[in-house]
Amino acid sequence: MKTITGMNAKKAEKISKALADPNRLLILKEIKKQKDCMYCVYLNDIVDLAQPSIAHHLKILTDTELILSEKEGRNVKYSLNNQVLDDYITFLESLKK
Amino acid sequence: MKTITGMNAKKAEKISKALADPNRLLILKEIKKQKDCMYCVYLNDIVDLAQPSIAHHLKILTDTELILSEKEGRNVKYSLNNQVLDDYITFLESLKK
DNA sequence: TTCATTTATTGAAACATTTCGATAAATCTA
DNA sequence: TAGATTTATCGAAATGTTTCAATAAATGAA
Repeated sequence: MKTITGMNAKKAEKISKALADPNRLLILKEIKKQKDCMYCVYLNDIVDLAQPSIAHHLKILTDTELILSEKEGRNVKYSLNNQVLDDYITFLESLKK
Repeated sequence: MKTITGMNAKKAEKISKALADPNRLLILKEIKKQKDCMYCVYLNDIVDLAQPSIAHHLKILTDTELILSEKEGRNVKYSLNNQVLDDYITFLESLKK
């Protein structure tokens, strides 16, 4: 049986890719800083990129489900998905002897 | 003060990049499978790539110090560096609330 | 409804990574 | 020493990623 939260090499590769960019790591750091959640519009002040680039990075993070998005009127609210990060960490632990 | 084993966003980015490739994840998996260490020449049977490509991937893994290399005559022996993986995991934990 | 705000999409340029053939370098074996 | 084996490097082609301007879509406010 396969759980929906499981990890495998293919998914670990995607998550690694999602984490392999300085702007995406910055976005994750800001979500933590904002305590649990963050509004997309706030990132324009934090990330030194044009708006479509920020949207691109947010899409990569949400596609891996590292972050979850919730629409609130015109705005979008983001929060970290601890489960995916935990599964990824478990995968990394499994590489150790 | 700064320890030699410490982690920061820049290094985490590099490690994420190193982990963001199916062949490099396969190499890490094989090192574990071989119990602690693995000889480079063995990878030719495991990884479906030309020899220079395998050398390229091993260089990326050793540059991040995710694996350590030791020369033994003509051969090179590789082993996982648990410390770097642990530091990376600590960094990931720090992204959580 | 009209205008401003916020987010998403498209297409193209710039940049980075992966891959391989050719070849070099190092070391072992006969 | 000469040949075989193992690993590393170089250069180029193919592929993938990042970035932005332009623009569309969705929603809120006047």
